[in-house]
Amino acid sequence: MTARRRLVARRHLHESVVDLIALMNLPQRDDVLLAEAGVTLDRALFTLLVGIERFQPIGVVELADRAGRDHTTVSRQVAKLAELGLVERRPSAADRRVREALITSEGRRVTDALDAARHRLTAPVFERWTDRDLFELDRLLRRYVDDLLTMRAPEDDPDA
Amino acid sequence: MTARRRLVARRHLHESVVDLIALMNLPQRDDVLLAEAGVTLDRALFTLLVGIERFQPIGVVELADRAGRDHTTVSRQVAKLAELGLVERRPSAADRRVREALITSEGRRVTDALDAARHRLTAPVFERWTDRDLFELDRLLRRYVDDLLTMRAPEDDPDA
DNA sequence: CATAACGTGTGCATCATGCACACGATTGAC
DNA sequence: GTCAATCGTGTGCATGATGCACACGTTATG
Repeated sequence: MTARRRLVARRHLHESVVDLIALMNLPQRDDVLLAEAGVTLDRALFTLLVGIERFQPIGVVELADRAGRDHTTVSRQVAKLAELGLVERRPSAADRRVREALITSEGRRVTDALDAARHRLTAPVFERWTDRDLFELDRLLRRYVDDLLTMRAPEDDPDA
Repeated sequence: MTARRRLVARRHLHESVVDLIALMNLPQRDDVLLAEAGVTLDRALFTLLVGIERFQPIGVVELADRAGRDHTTVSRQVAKLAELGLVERRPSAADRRVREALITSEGRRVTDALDAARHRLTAPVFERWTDRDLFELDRLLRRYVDDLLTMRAPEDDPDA
């Protein structure tokens, strides 16, 4: 009966997700990555920096929603990133309430260094993966995440 | 050239992972889950509760390593779980330094309720998935996580 | 217009976090 | 067998992050 197998697969899948979350949330993992990239940056800040790089230009409130933190907390952290010269603030042309955050060229250098470091660190993992398995994991995980996002906000999700 | 496609897939895969982490770390997601399960519990605590349920019996230091937090922090949080009657502490028979943490029947009821709630909430996502895609995602994500864990600690990983 | 809703940021109080440290138990070196 | 080093555990303490209440200017709504 495949319904039973599907239940087992879903439980098993969730276990893997929990393991993945735990693994990625380990502080020492970020430390290794930052060291490999030659970057000195607080962990909370570098998560935000990546978020800004991905969704720029972006306001504080939207960034806070994506990060799941209070907007006042994010406001202060973005201010720190601006002080460090990694992020630039500027008023939005469309909505003058908004002070958009954007990556500076210095900030871009940091995120590029992080990407390159991660690529080097994870290269050994994929050496033994076939093309097919890699492409399939890419496709299926993307679909999984998109489905979860869609379920969360079927109509008002800007990523949809 | 497939080497190029592999690079693209790896970048793309990492994006999906980042999205997944962000999604799972949203505080409101835990709130929804806790509400659906009818459970009142702090988020930090319920993460630990799941960890204890999975690896019990487990000491504070090992649990702290898995959670990536300081052992003193975990010690206090486990004490709270014990106060709530969700976790039991007992001296280890093998090593009298260790005070093992175990799930109580009450704690088990909570984790079961959380599992059931998550199952209900995510059921719509999988309705449109074929058996093959579901099983493949299960298999490949498990392998991905295992490979990352092995890379991290090739010889001394207890999960290996 | 007038009123509500929104984006942003500051003051403030609280709580989690991690370090220094201590204590009992275990291991290992000799 | 003895003693020092290591380990698991937990407490005191100080720092820092976090979120709430609030305020100000801007935009949307009627």
